Amino acid sequence: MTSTTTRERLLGSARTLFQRQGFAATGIKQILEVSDAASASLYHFYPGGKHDLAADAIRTSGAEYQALVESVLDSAPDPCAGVRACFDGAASTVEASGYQDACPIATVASEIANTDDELRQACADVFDSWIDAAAKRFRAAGVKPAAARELAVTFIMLLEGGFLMARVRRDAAPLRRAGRTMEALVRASLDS
Amino acid sequence: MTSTTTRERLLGSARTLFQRQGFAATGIKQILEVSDAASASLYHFYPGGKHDLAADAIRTSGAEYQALVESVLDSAPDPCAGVRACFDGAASTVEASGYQDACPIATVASEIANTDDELRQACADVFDSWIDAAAKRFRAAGVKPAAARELAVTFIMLLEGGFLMARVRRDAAPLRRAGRTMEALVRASLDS
DNA sequence: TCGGCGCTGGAGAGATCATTCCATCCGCTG
DNA sequence: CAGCGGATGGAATGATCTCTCCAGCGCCGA
Repeated sequence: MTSTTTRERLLGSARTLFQRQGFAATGIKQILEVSDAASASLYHFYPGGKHDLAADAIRTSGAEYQALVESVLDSAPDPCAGVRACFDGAASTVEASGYQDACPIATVASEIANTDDELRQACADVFDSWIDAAAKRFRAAGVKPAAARELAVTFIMLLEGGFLMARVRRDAAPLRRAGRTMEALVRASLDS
Repeated sequence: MTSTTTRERLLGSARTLFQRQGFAATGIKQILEVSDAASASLYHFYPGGKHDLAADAIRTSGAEYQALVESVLDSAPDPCAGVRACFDGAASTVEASGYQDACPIATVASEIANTDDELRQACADVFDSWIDAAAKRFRAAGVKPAAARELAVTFIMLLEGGFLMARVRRDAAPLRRAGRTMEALVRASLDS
Protein backbone atom coordinates (compact mmCIF):
# COMPACT_ATOMS: atom_id res chain seq x y z
CA MET A 1 0.00 0.00 0.00
CA THR A 2 1.23 3.41 -0.92
CA SER A 3 0.34 5.75 1.87
CA THR A 4 -0.14 9.37 0.86
CA THR A 5 0.05 12.10 3.41
CA THR A 6 -2.20 15.13 3.32
CA ARG A 7 0.76 17.26 2.40
CA GLU A 8 1.59 15.02 -0.55
CA ARG A 9 -1.98 15.09 -1.78
CA LEU A 10 -2.12 18.87 -1.52
CA LEU A 11 1.11 19.30 -3.43
CA GLY A 12 0.14 16.72 -6.02
CA SER A 13 -3.24 18.29 -6.75
CA ALA A 14 -1.75 21.75 -6.82
CA ARG A 15 0.92 20.69 -9.28
CA THR A 16 -1.59 19.14 -11.63
CA LEU A 17 -4.06 22.00 -11.45
CA PHE A 18 -1.47 24.74 -11.76
CA GLN A 19 0.06 22.95 -14.73
CA ARG A 20 -3.25 22.62 -16.54
CA GLN A 21 -5.08 25.82 -15.61
CA GLY A 22 -2.43 28.21 -14.38
CA PHE A 23 -2.11 30.07 -11.12
CA ALA A 24 -4.95 32.58 -11.08
CA ALA A 25 -7.56 30.24 -12.51
CA THR A 26 -6.88 27.56 -9.91
CA GLY A 27 -8.72 28.17 -6.67
CA ILE A 28 -7.72 27.02 -3.20
CA LYS A 29 -11.15 25.51 -2.91
CA GLN A 30 -10.57 23.37 -5.99
CA ILE A 31 -7.19 22.19 -4.72
CA LEU A 32 -8.76 21.25 -1.39
CA GLU A 33 -11.56 19.34 -3.07
CA VAL A 34 -9.23 17.32 -5.29
CA SER A 35 -6.91 16.69 -2.34
CA ASP A 36 -9.82 15.87 -0.03
CA ALA A 37 -8.21 18.05 2.60
CA ALA A 38 -9.29 20.77 4.99
CA SER A 39 -8.26 24.36 4.46
CA ALA A 40 -6.55 24.41 7.85
CA SER A 41 -4.26 21.64 6.65
CA LEU A 42 -3.13 23.69 3.68
CA TYR A 43 -2.27 26.68 5.85
CA HIS A 44 -0.61 24.39 8.34
CA PHE A 45 1.82 23.01 5.77
CA TYR A 46 2.00 26.19 3.70
CA PRO A 47 1.62 29.21 5.98
CA GLY A 48 1.95 31.53 3.00
CA GLY A 49 -1.10 29.93 1.40
CA LYS A 50 -1.54 29.71 -2.33
CA HIS A 51 1.70 31.51 -3.00
CA ASP A 52 3.83 29.12 -0.93
CA LEU A 53 2.09 26.15 -2.44
CA ALA A 54 2.76 27.41 -5.94
CA ALA A 55 6.42 27.96 -5.16
CA ASP A 56 6.73 24.38 -3.94
CA ALA A 57 4.81 23.10 -6.97
CA ILE A 58 7.11 24.95 -9.36
CA ARG A 59 10.25 23.64 -7.69
CA THR A 60 9.19 20.02 -7.32
CA SER A 61 7.59 19.81 -10.77
CA GLY A 62 10.68 21.39 -12.28
CA ALA A 63 12.99 18.93 -10.56
CA GLU A 64 10.84 15.95 -11.49
CA TYR A 65 10.67 16.92 -15.13
CA GLN A 66 14.40 17.52 -15.19
CA ALA A 67 14.99 14.01 -13.85
CA LEU A 68 12.78 12.63 -16.59
CA VAL A 69 14.60 14.52 -19.32
CA GLU A 70 17.96 13.48 -17.91
CA SER A 71 16.99 9.84 -17.87
CA VAL A 72 15.81 10.04 -21.48
CA LEU A 73 19.00 11.80 -22.57
CA ASP A 74 21.23 9.39 -20.64
CA SER A 75 19.58 6.25 -21.93
CA ALA A 76 19.98 7.31 -25.56
CA PRO A 77 23.08 6.25 -27.49
CA ASP A 78 24.01 9.85 -28.29
CA PRO A 79 22.68 13.40 -27.74
CA CYS A 80 21.09 13.47 -31.19
CA ALA A 81 18.88 10.52 -30.44
CA GLY A 82 18.46 11.82 -26.91
CA VAL A 83 16.92 15.17 -27.80
CA ARG A 84 14.70 13.54 -30.36
CA ALA A 85 13.48 11.07 -27.77
CA CYS A 86 12.69 13.96 -25.46
CA PHE A 87 10.46 15.61 -28.06
CA ASP A 88 8.85 12.34 -29.05
CA GLY A 89 8.16 11.50 -25.42
CA ALA A 90 6.76 14.97 -24.83
CA ALA A 91 4.50 14.62 -27.85
CA SER A 92 3.23 11.26 -26.64
CA THR A 93 2.52 12.62 -23.18
CA VAL A 94 0.62 15.57 -24.58
CA GLU A 95 -1.45 13.31 -26.80
CA ALA A 96 -2.07 10.73 -24.09
CA SER A 97 -3.43 13.39 -21.74
CA GLY A 98 -5.81 14.73 -24.34
CA TYR A 99 -3.61 17.80 -24.83
CA GLN A 100 -3.86 18.71 -21.17
CA ASP A 101 -0.41 17.96 -19.81
CA ALA A 102 2.57 19.67 -21.38
CA CYS A 103 5.25 21.67 -19.60
CA PRO A 104 4.69 21.51 -15.83
CA ILE A 105 5.52 25.16 -15.23
CA ALA A 106 5.08 27.09 -18.48
CA THR A 107 1.50 28.23 -17.91
CA VAL A 108 2.22 29.54 -14.44
CA ALA A 109 5.52 31.03 -15.58
CA SER A 110 3.88 32.97 -18.37
CA GLU A 111 1.14 34.21 -16.06
CA ILE A 112 3.23 35.47 -13.18
CA ALA A 113 6.32 36.68 -15.05
CA ASN A 114 5.19 40.29 -14.76
CA THR A 115 3.31 40.18 -11.48
CA ASP A 116 5.08 38.00 -8.94
CA ASP A 117 8.83 38.26 -8.80
CA GLU A 118 9.34 35.46 -6.33
CA LEU A 119 7.48 32.89 -8.39
CA ARG A 120 9.06 34.28 -11.53
CA GLN A 121 12.49 33.68 -10.03
CA ALA A 122 11.50 30.14 -9.08
CA CYS A 123 10.55 29.47 -12.69
CA ALA A 124 13.75 31.07 -13.93
CA ASP A 125 15.74 28.79 -11.62
CA VAL A 126 13.96 25.76 -13.03
CA PHE A 127 14.71 26.79 -16.61
CA ASP A 128 18.34 27.49 -15.73
CA SER A 129 18.63 24.10 -14.14
CA TRP A 130 17.18 22.39 -17.21
CA ILE A 131 19.56 24.32 -19.45
CA ASP A 132 22.53 23.37 -17.28
CA ALA A 133 21.57 19.71 -17.35
CA ALA A 134 21.28 19.67 -21.12
CA ALA A 135 24.41 21.77 -21.71
CA LYS A 136 26.42 19.43 -19.52
CA ARG A 137 25.47 16.49 -21.68
CA PHE A 138 26.22 18.32 -24.92
CA ARG A 139 29.64 19.22 -23.56
CA ALA A 140 30.24 15.61 -22.59
CA ALA A 141 29.54 14.67 -26.21
CA GLY A 142 32.25 17.03 -27.40
CA VAL A 143 30.47 20.32 -28.00
CA LYS A 144 32.40 23.38 -26.89
CA PRO A 145 31.03 24.94 -23.67
CA ALA A 146 29.66 28.14 -25.20
CA ALA A 147 28.02 26.30 -28.09
CA ALA A 148 26.71 23.63 -25.74
CA ARG A 149 24.93 26.24 -23.66
CA GLU A 150 23.41 27.94 -26.69
CA LEU A 151 22.27 24.58 -27.93
CA ALA A 152 20.69 23.81 -24.57
CA VAL A 153 18.86 27.14 -24.52
CA THR A 154 17.56 26.47 -28.02
CA PHE A 155 16.49 23.01 -26.87
CA ILE A 156 14.32 24.42 -24.08
CA MET A 157 12.94 27.26 -26.22
CA LEU A 158 11.91 24.90 -28.98
CA LEU A 159 10.41 22.47 -26.48
CA GLU A 160 8.38 25.22 -24.83
CA GLY A 161 7.22 26.63 -28.14
CA GLY A 162 6.29 23.13 -29.23
CA PHE A 163 4.31 22.51 -26.04
CA LEU A 164 2.31 25.69 -26.53
CA MET A 165 1.66 25.00 -30.20
CA ALA A 166 0.59 21.42 -29.52
CA ARG A 167 -1.77 22.31 -26.73
CA VAL A 168 -3.43 25.23 -28.47
CA ARG A 169 -3.73 23.59 -31.88
CA ARG A 170 -4.44 20.12 -30.51
CA ASP A 171 -1.79 18.56 -32.67
CA ALA A 172 1.38 16.94 -31.41
CA ALA A 173 2.97 16.60 -34.84
CA PRO A 174 4.82 19.96 -34.68
CA LEU A 175 6.37 18.81 -31.42
CA ARG A 176 7.75 15.71 -33.10
CA ARG A 177 9.02 17.70 -36.05
CA ALA A 178 10.66 20.12 -33.67
CA GLY A 179 12.50 17.11 -32.29
CA ARG A 180 13.97 16.34 -35.69
CA THR A 181 14.96 19.96 -36.16
CA MET A 182 16.66 19.96 -32.77
CA GLU A 183 18.37 16.69 -33.58
CA ALA A 184 19.82 18.26 -36.74
CA LEU A 185 21.07 21.24 -34.77
CA VAL A 186 22.81 18.99 -32.25
CA ARG A 187 24.34 16.93 -35.02
CA ALA A 188 25.67 20.06 -36.72
CA SER A 189 27.31 21.11 -33.46
CA LEU A 190 28.87 17.70 -32.98
CA ASP A 191 30.35 17.69 -36.48
CA SER A 192 32.08 21.02 -36.15
CA MET B 1 -6.71 65.21 -31.80
CA THR B 2 -7.12 61.49 -31.85
CA SER B 3 -10.55 60.70 -30.56
CA THR B 4 -10.90 57.37 -28.82
CA THR B 5 -14.25 55.80 -28.32
CA THR B 6 -15.19 53.97 -25.17
CA ARG B 7 -15.20 50.74 -27.08
CA GLU B 8 -11.67 51.37 -28.35
CA ARG B 9 -10.43 52.15 -24.86
CA LEU B 10 -12.03 49.02 -23.45
CA LEU B 11 -10.51 46.82 -26.11
CA GLY B 12 -7.12 48.49 -25.84
CA SER B 13 -6.90 48.11 -22.07
CA ALA B 14 -8.13 44.55 -22.26
CA ARG B 15 -5.54 43.65 -24.86
CA THR B 16 -2.69 45.06 -22.82
CA LEU B 17 -3.82 43.55 -19.54
CA PHE B 18 -4.62 40.13 -20.96
CA GLN B 19 -1.25 40.09 -22.71
CA ARG B 20 0.67 40.94 -19.55
CA GLN B 21 -1.32 39.16 -16.84
CA GLY B 22 -3.38 36.55 -18.59
CA PHE B 23 -7.12 36.00 -18.58
CA ALA B 24 -7.97 34.85 -15.07
CA ALA B 25 -5.70 37.32 -13.31
CA THR B 26 -7.20 40.29 -15.11
CA GLY B 27 -10.38 41.57 -13.52
CA ILE B 28 -13.22 43.41 -15.19
CA LYS B 29 -12.83 46.07 -12.56
CA GLN B 30 -9.21 46.65 -13.55
CA ILE B 31 -10.09 46.88 -17.23
CA LEU B 32 -12.80 49.41 -16.46
CA GLU B 33 -10.45 51.51 -14.33
CA VAL B 34 -7.74 51.61 -16.99
CA SER B 35 -10.33 52.34 -19.67
CA ASP B 36 -12.09 54.90 -17.51
CA ALA B 37 -15.38 53.34 -18.50
CA ALA B 38 -18.53 52.20 -16.77
CA SER B 39 -19.41 48.54 -16.44
CA ALA B 40 -22.62 49.09 -18.34
CA SER B 41 -20.59 50.23 -21.32
CA LEU B 42 -18.60 47.01 -21.35
CA TYR B 43 -21.73 44.87 -21.34
CA HIS B 44 -23.28 47.13 -23.92
CA PHE B 45 -20.46 46.54 -26.43
CA TYR B 46 -19.67 43.01 -25.28
CA PRO B 47 -22.88 41.31 -24.13
CA GLY B 48 -20.92 38.17 -23.32
CA GLY B 49 -18.78 40.11 -20.87
CA LYS B 50 -15.22 39.16 -20.15
CA HIS B 51 -15.34 36.18 -22.47
CA ASP B 52 -16.47 38.20 -25.50
CA LEU B 53 -13.94 40.90 -24.75
CA ALA B 54 -11.13 38.33 -24.57
CA ALA B 55 -12.18 36.81 -27.88
CA ASP B 56 -12.04 40.21 -29.53
CA ALA B 57 -8.69 40.96 -27.88
CA ILE B 58 -7.20 37.70 -29.14
CA ARG B 59 -8.38 38.28 -32.70
CA THR B 60 -7.38 41.91 -33.00
CA SER B 61 -4.04 41.45 -31.25
CA GLY B 62 -3.31 38.46 -33.41
CA ALA B 63 -4.09 40.34 -36.60
CA GLU B 64 -2.08 43.36 -35.55
CA TYR B 65 0.98 41.32 -34.68
CA GLN B 66 0.69 39.44 -37.94
CA ALA B 67 0.69 42.72 -39.85
CA LEU B 68 3.82 43.75 -37.98
CA VAL B 69 5.62 40.50 -38.75
CA GLU B 70 4.58 40.68 -42.39
CA SER B 71 5.90 44.20 -42.76
CA VAL B 72 9.22 43.19 -41.22
CA LEU B 73 9.50 40.13 -43.46
CA ASP B 74 8.51 42.06 -46.58
CA SER B 75 10.90 44.92 -46.00
CA ALA B 76 13.89 42.58 -45.63
CA PRO B 77 16.00 41.71 -48.69
CA ASP B 78 15.41 37.99 -48.20
CA PRO B 79 13.62 35.60 -45.79
CA CYS B 80 16.85 34.90 -43.91
CA ALA B 81 17.32 38.51 -42.96
CA GLY B 82 13.57 38.77 -42.48
CA VAL B 83 13.23 36.14 -39.80
CA ARG B 84 16.29 37.44 -38.03
CA ALA B 85 14.82 40.93 -38.03
CA CYS B 86 11.62 39.52 -36.52
CA PHE B 87 13.52 38.00 -33.61
CA ASP B 88 15.69 41.08 -33.14
CA GLY B 89 12.64 43.29 -33.17
CA ALA B 90 10.87 41.02 -30.73
CA ALA B 91 13.88 41.08 -28.42
CA SER B 92 14.02 44.88 -28.54
CA THR B 93 10.32 45.16 -27.76
CA VAL B 94 10.61 42.82 -24.82
CA GLU B 95 13.57 44.76 -23.44
CA ALA B 96 11.99 48.15 -24.05
CA SER B 97 8.87 47.17 -22.11
CA GLY B 98 10.87 45.95 -19.13
CA TYR B 99 10.17 42.34 -20.06
CA GLN B 100 6.44 42.92 -19.89
CA ASP B 101 5.32 42.77 -23.49
CA ALA B 102 6.06 39.68 -25.52
CA CYS B 103 3.59 37.59 -27.50
CA PRO B 104 0.16 39.28 -27.43
CA ILE B 105 -1.75 36.04 -26.99
CA ALA B 106 0.60 33.38 -25.57
CA THR B 107 -0.23 33.89 -21.90
CA VAL B 108 -3.97 33.71 -22.46
CA ALA B 109 -3.55 30.84 -24.90
CA SER B 110 -1.60 28.77 -22.41
CA GLU B 111 -4.11 29.50 -19.67
CA ILE B 112 -7.30 28.66 -21.47
CA ALA B 113 -6.10 25.84 -23.74
CA ASN B 114 -7.65 23.24 -21.45
CA THR B 115 -10.60 25.14 -20.07
CA ASP B 116 -12.24 27.27 -22.76
CA ASP B 117 -12.57 25.75 -26.16
CA GLU B 118 -13.90 28.85 -27.88
CA LEU B 119 -11.00 31.04 -26.82
CA ARG B 120 -8.60 28.16 -27.49
CA GLN B 121 -9.90 27.96 -31.05
CA ALA B 122 -9.48 31.71 -31.46
CA CYS B 123 -5.84 31.38 -30.43
CA ALA B 124 -5.35 28.40 -32.74
CA ASP B 125 -6.75 30.44 -35.61
CA VAL B 126 -4.28 33.23 -34.87
CA PHE B 127 -1.35 30.82 -34.84
CA ASP B 128 -2.53 29.20 -38.06
CA SER B 129 -2.80 32.58 -39.68
CA TRP B 130 0.72 33.51 -38.62
CA ILE B 131 2.02 30.21 -39.92
CA ASP B 132 0.26 30.69 -43.25
CA ALA B 133 1.68 34.17 -43.62
CA ALA B 134 5.23 33.00 -42.98
CA ALA B 135 4.92 29.85 -45.10
CA LYS B 136 3.64 31.89 -48.02
CA ARG B 137 6.79 34.04 -47.93
CA PHE B 138 9.10 31.05 -47.66
CA ARG B 139 7.41 29.50 -50.67
CA ALA B 140 7.80 32.75 -52.58
CA ALA B 141 11.52 32.53 -51.88
CA GLY B 142 11.70 29.10 -53.45
CA VAL B 143 11.11 26.69 -50.59
CA LYS B 144 8.91 23.74 -51.42
CA PRO B 145 5.39 24.01 -49.95
CA ALA B 146 5.71 21.19 -47.41
CA ALA B 147 9.10 22.38 -46.22
CA ALA B 148 7.93 25.99 -46.16
CA ARG B 149 5.11 25.11 -43.83
CA GLU B 150 7.36 23.13 -41.49
CA LEU B 151 9.77 26.03 -41.47
CA ALA B 152 6.97 28.43 -40.62
CA VAL B 153 5.77 26.24 -37.75
CA THR B 154 9.32 26.07 -36.42
CA PHE B 155 9.53 29.84 -36.74
CA ILE B 156 6.51 30.39 -34.53
CA MET B 157 7.50 27.69 -32.04
CA LEU B 158 10.97 29.14 -31.62
CA LEU B 159 9.58 32.65 -31.33
CA GLU B 160 7.09 31.59 -28.65
CA GLY B 161 9.70 29.64 -26.73
CA GLY B 162 12.02 32.61 -26.96
CA PHE B 163 9.34 34.98 -25.68
CA LEU B 164 8.71 32.80 -22.66
CA MET B 165 12.39 32.34 -21.90
CA ALA B 166 13.10 36.05 -22.24
CA ARG B 167 10.25 37.12 -20.02
CA VAL B 168 10.89 34.60 -17.26
CA ARG B 169 14.65 34.92 -17.21
CA ARG B 170 14.65 38.67 -17.91
CA ASP B 171 17.13 38.30 -20.70
CA ALA B 172 16.45 38.97 -24.35
CA ALA B 173 19.72 37.49 -25.60
CA PRO B 174 18.29 33.98 -26.16
CA LEU B 175 15.63 35.56 -28.34
CA ARG B 176 18.28 37.15 -30.54
CA ARG B 177 20.27 33.94 -30.70
CA ALA B 178 17.12 32.08 -31.64
CA GLY B 179 16.86 34.49 -34.55
CA ARG B 180 20.27 33.43 -35.82
CA THR B 181 19.34 29.79 -35.44
CA MET B 182 16.14 30.35 -37.37
CA GLU B 183 18.03 32.28 -40.02
CA ALA B 184 20.34 29.30 -40.49
CA LEU B 185 17.38 26.95 -40.81
CA VAL B 186 15.80 29.14 -43.47
CA ARG B 187 19.09 29.39 -45.33
CA ALA B 188 19.49 25.62 -45.30
CA SER B 189 16.01 25.25 -46.79
CA LEU B 190 16.76 27.79 -49.50
CA ASP B 191 19.96 26.05 -50.53
CA SER B 192 18.39 22.66 -51.01
C1' DT C 1 -2.72 5.65 31.25
C1' DC C 2 -1.69 10.28 30.60
C1' DG C 3 0.13 14.61 28.56
C1' DG C 4 1.63 16.97 24.65
C1' DC C 5 1.46 18.15 19.94
C1' DG C 6 0.90 17.76 15.10
C1' DC C 7 -3.00 17.82 12.52
C1' DT C 8 -7.92 18.38 11.06
C1' DG C 9 -13.06 19.66 10.75
C1' DG C 10 -16.09 23.21 10.08
C1' DA C 11 -17.87 27.66 10.39
C1' DG C 12 -17.38 32.09 8.75
C1' DA C 13 -15.00 36.73 8.15
C1' DG C 14 -13.93 40.00 4.83
C1' DA C 15 -12.86 41.11 0.42
C1' DT C 16 -13.42 40.89 -4.42
C1' DC C 17 -15.45 38.72 -8.41
C1' DA C 18 -18.51 39.20 -12.84
C1' DT C 19 -22.80 40.67 -13.79
C1' DT C 20 -27.44 43.11 -13.77
C1' DC C 21 -30.48 46.85 -13.46
C1' DC C 22 -32.53 51.26 -14.13
C1' DA C 23 -32.60 56.10 -14.34
C1' DT C 24 -30.40 59.36 -16.86
C1' DC C 25 -27.87 61.58 -20.37
C1' DC C 26 -26.41 62.95 -25.03
C1' DG C 27 -26.74 63.55 -29.95
C1' DC C 28 -29.35 62.89 -33.78
C1' DT C 29 -33.51 63.05 -36.67
C1' DG C 30 -38.08 64.53 -37.81
C1' DC D 1 -38.45 71.70 -30.14
C1' DA D 2 -40.03 67.01 -29.29
C1' DG D 3 -38.81 62.40 -29.21
C1' DC D 4 -36.04 58.37 -29.85
C1' DG D 5 -32.24 55.17 -29.20
C1' DG D 6 -27.53 54.37 -28.21
C1' DA D 7 -24.50 55.03 -24.38
C1' DT D 8 -23.42 55.75 -19.46
C1' DG D 9 -23.13 56.37 -14.20
C1' DG D 10 -23.64 54.06 -10.08
C1' DA D 11 -25.65 51.14 -6.88
C1' DA D 12 -26.62 46.50 -5.74
C1' DT D 13 -26.71 41.47 -6.83
C1' DG D 14 -25.20 36.81 -5.43
C1' DA D 15 -21.45 34.07 -5.99
C1' DT D 16 -16.85 32.99 -5.05
C1' DC D 17 -12.40 34.07 -3.41
C1' DT D 18 -8.45 33.55 0.18
C1' DC D 19 -7.58 33.15 4.62
C1' DT D 20 -8.44 32.82 9.94
C1' DC D 21 -9.86 30.79 14.04
C1' DC D 22 -10.50 27.34 17.53
C1' DA D 23 -12.14 23.21 19.52
C1' DG D 24 -11.03 18.72 19.39
C1' DC D 25 -9.11 14.59 17.11
C1' DG D 26 -5.60 10.77 17.11
C1' DC D 27 -0.90 9.40 17.57
C1' DC D 28 3.30 8.81 20.27
C1' DG D 29 6.61 8.98 23.96
C1' DA D 30 6.88 8.70 29.04
